[in-house]
Amino acid sequence: MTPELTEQPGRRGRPRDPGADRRILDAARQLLATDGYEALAVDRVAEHAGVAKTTLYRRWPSKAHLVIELVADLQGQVRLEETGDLRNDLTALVRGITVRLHAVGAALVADLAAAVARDSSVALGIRELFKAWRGAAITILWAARDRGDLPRASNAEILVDQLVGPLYYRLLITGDPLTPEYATRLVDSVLGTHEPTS
Amino acid sequence: MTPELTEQPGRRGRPRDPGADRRILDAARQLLATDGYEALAVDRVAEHAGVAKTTLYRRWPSKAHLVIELVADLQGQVRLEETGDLRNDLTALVRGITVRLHAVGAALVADLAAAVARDSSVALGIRELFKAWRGAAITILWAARDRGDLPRASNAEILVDQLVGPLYYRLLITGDPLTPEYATRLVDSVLGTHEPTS
Amino acid sequence: MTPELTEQPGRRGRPRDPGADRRILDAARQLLATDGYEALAVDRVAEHAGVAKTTLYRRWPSKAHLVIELVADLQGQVRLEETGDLRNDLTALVRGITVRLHAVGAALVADLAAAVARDSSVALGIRELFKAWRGAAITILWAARDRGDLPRASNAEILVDQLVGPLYYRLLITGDPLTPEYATRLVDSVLGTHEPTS
Amino acid sequence: MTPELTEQPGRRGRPRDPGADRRILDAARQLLATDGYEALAVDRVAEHAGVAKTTLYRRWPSKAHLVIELVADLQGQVRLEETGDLRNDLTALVRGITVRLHAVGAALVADLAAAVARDSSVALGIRELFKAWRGAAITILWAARDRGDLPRASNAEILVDQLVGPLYYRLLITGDPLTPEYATRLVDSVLGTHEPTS
DNA sequence: CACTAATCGAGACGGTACGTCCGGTCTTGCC
DNA sequence: GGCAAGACCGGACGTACCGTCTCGATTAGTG
Repeated sequence: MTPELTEQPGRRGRPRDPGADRRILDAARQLLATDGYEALAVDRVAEHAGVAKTTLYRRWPSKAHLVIELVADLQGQVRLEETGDLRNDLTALVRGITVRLHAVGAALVADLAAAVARDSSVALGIRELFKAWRGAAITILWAARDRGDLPRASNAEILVDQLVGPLYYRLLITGDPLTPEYATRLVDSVLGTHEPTS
Repeated sequence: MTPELTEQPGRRGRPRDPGADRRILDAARQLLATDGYEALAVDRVAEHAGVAKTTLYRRWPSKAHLVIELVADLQGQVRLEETGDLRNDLTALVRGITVRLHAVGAALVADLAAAVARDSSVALGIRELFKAWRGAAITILWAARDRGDLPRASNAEILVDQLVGPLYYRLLITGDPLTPEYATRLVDSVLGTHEPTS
Repeated sequence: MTPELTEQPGRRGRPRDPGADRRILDAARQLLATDGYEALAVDRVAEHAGVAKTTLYRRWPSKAHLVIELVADLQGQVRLEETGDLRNDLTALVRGITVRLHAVGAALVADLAAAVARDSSVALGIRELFKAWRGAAITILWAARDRGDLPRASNAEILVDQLVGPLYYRLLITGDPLTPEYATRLVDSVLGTHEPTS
Repeated sequence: MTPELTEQPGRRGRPRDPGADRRILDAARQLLATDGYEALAVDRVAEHAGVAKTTLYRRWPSKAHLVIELVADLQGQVRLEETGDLRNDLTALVRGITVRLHAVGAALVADLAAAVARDSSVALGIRELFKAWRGAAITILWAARDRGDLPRASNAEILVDQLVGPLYYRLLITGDPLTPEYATRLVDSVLGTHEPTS
């Protein structure tokens, strides 16, 4: 996840300042929190980080790339505790996403999506992150299907889209609030509200 | 939906050039089609439309407002023929949205979402458009529920989100293609693949 | 000599701020005096002039163009009083150039020459200025030749080069000082020290 | 004239790569010839020479110093064959300078002059070179004066300036071409076109 | 043979200016 | 009043170049 190269042992030349990455990200994070994406000026990030602009651009080829990684960091690892109870696991997952999306905010997500759409090279980082999440969710669903908690025919990919997609839809398009209850209702709708027999 | 004022009859001074609105929108549309979203600079639109920038800004208070209307035009009216067959009607609806979203393109949608998130006044126009669609879909679902084609307990709002949300999710986030097949599978997933009723 | 267009009467659009030209040149002049050419930052000039950088670049396409005009202004018009006495007239002329060159300074002249050599479009302004001077000098010499104060065969162009060239040579290359005495000796050498025949 | 230290015998540590000097100068010369003065960035020179930038800077303290030496090399030694015929000797000398100046080019000369004006330490090298030439020319003139080919009162310094100065003036300021004919006419003007009595 | 000292390649770094781009406002004179 | 033309402000962007620095790897002479 480090910007560019994974710092092989047999590196030549002056090594990169290991603190610079962190200082830049910190500065960007802070400015992002206060000013938002639009107002996030690269010059200011560099200055704030005590770093030359060139140093920043050596690591991230554009403002968008930087922010992408920043958000990826913010989102953190996929922490996915499977309890074996499908409904609980899914609800936990979707609620987690809900909380994080809400924290990041509509403007930032939208701006990032725009950056991604404009420059496909930006997409790489962010897509990787999303894929990790999707993968986790799909794993949950497959396990459930194998246990018989889900119909044989169900398509895990689609189900995940229908769990996660609405969150982005609300956040970016309709503007409706993202609440934990909404997350619950999404899961309910996918699994069926009626108690799973019991 | 006309830009600003509805051209009251008792107006003083030179009347607005009635063709300007159209020419501007046409120019924007064309630039979008030929040169992509990047080319959609206000100066270029005005020049292309043979119109002064002031004329444009007199009608739309910002680039975002213009683009919103542009998209609204592109999307066109909600044409919703109910055949009474729930699956067919929903599939037609979702496919329609799929096609239109694909046509508009990810970059534009994302930038619009960003504009909406930043300026609530922009939101009004676009939300109105989306609400019309949602309303149509919800009407279909309610009718189906009344007919008994859908369980009593089902929540139409959520269902719609789960039909439409994934489209935006794919378009903006994952970058997966928006195909008619995908639309079909979404509907199938919501209604259950297995024959309904029977 | 005004930057671009000579402000025709039937101009459309907002007229250029007439004060801006002057304010920019003033700011540039002052910064040039204190910091030298190298340190003359366009941003600072604009800021100092209370003008957006775009306003500056609308008038002069590059820093070099601006400074060229600035120097041209500094040099001012060719004031050439002919007394009819060749030696006096030439001495006055060469001394005038000496003083001005000394005032402008080697660094600036050299930087300007470099700018001219790099971008031929820069050359236009400065060459015009120099041509005016050369023309004046040549006129003096022709008149003298017609009066018989100068041999029939003498080549005015070459003579001028030999009067002015050494000034630049000293200033830029050898670094020897430019004194009024030197100017006098140049003229003497060209006309012959020994009394002008009589 | 070798860059820095004269490679004392009792040196410790790894000796300098003897080829590096030459390779660097070659690379610079070539870049200058092929891509023009603009291409003469230190990074490019080093890369082109297959040399680290540090290696270059260990030899020359700045780009200007390097270029100075480059030019000195280009100019080569002052080869001054005195035939005893003043007009011939001077013409040969001035033509030689003309050719070399033309080869070096206005941009380079101007930038060098600028560097000299800014940093007096740069001046040392270049001035030395020029002094050698001046000295040679002055020697010619003195000899001629002693032979009686030149008036007793004539000032050799001034005469040299009037022979060489115009070349720089044309090259840097007026932009007029430097031709052999021009060189001849300069000498003619200084010595008098009409045969020197006799 | 170890030790020390200098050079070399590679490349990161600070600093700083440049010229460009775009959104949105303002100012003319003409209709 | 609308309109065309176009100047203006403000501000960010990404690029370029210079000269310095920090590594690890060589390559001598020295003890």
